[in-house]
Amino acid sequence: MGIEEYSAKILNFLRKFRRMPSYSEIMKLTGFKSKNAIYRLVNKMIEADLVEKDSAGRLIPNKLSGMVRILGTVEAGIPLSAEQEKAETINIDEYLIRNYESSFILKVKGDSMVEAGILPGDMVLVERGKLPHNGDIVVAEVDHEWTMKFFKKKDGKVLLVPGNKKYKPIVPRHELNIAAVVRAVIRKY
Amino acid sequence: MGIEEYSAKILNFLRKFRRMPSYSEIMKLTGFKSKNAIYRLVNKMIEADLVEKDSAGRLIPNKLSGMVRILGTVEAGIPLSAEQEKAETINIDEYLIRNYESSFILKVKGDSMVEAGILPGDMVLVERGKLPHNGDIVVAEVDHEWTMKFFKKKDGKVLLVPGNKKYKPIVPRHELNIAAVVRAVIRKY
DNA sequence: AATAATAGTAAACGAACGTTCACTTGGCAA
DNA sequence: TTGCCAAGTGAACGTTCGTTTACTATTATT
Repeated sequence: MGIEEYSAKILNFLRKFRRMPSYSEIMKLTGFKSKNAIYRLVNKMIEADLVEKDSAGRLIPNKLSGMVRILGTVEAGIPLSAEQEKAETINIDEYLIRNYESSFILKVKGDSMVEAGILPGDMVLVERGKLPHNGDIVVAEVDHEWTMKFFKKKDGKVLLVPGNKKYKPIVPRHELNIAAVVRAVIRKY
Repeated sequence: MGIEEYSAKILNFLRKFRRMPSYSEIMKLTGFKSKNAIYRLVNKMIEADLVEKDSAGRLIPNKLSGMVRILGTVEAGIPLSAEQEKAETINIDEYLIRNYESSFILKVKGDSMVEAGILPGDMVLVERGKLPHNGDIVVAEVDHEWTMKFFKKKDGKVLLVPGNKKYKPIVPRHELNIAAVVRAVIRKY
């Protein structure tokens, strides 16, 4: 087994148990029978930049684990690998989510928001318990039906405007339950 | 200081150092002067579901740290909180990214892909070193200029088609450098 | 075949871990 | 004021940690 496979097992452990394994646990993961073997294996992994050790000497995941590099804009293009290393990094979850307790993901089925760049099949990240501002995209229950629309206020009246000229704005008749505000759109190809 | 503030400090430590702090380190974070105080504090946090301990008795982040719940579709609506607890969860990074080493984020400036649901200001997650398939969205350098377009092959010739009728398809004259394939679109409101 | 270098096992080390016990302090109720 | 409970300190405990040392087995080189 190669060093990459071992580090993959370690990172699998991290994902599964939400912490890095101890040397004894890496023994079980890899099949080695001595801690010394792990000690040297880990040193090789550090040299290969597969994992890291912090100032206290504890094993931690690589800086790139869970972080993606930001390279600028499309128009500026993609620089050479040398400059990529210095690039700023972000964690997508942290970038998108303020409060995990109140955040949820919904899948989009209809085409009522295509003109706002939300296509059928997209995932929307919504947040509950927030008051919608004018122009926000909201997930709402209107007269026993769920939709995603622009939230508009005009003359004190609430209007739900679709992002598609095919459909007409909705004026809630009986009930209006703004369940969540759309915070982000995620589309995977 | 309340228990939530303490747990916030602990999760800040986790984000910063990529591991959970030891009890001694929590002492420094919180200002307590004895490990016993931490021991009881941690037990309270576990009762309050702010952190967890695994089977080996080690402190690990809560299950929801880094995970978002999936609630179904927009049309099906948002269920009551009781059902939310049982919801499936995903980690957005893991969902979107296959290989961190070859993945990058670019910001979109132009409007050449609006009809494909990619608006100016959106972030695109791109992957380097992959061969584009017909219909993929790619970031390419054509005749010394960078653009994002649909990658189309017709009769053995490569065509770069914009997702906006305002613009015309590009037939590369001298150079064509497909730098990356767009894997995902991320839009934050 | 002899040698050196590499990679593994096994055992022992001090240090740090989380836990427990005994004691002290501070605030509230009787 | 007295007594009680909750909350914090401090020290000691056994366990596990990562590291080191010593030795053995395997592989490659001369």
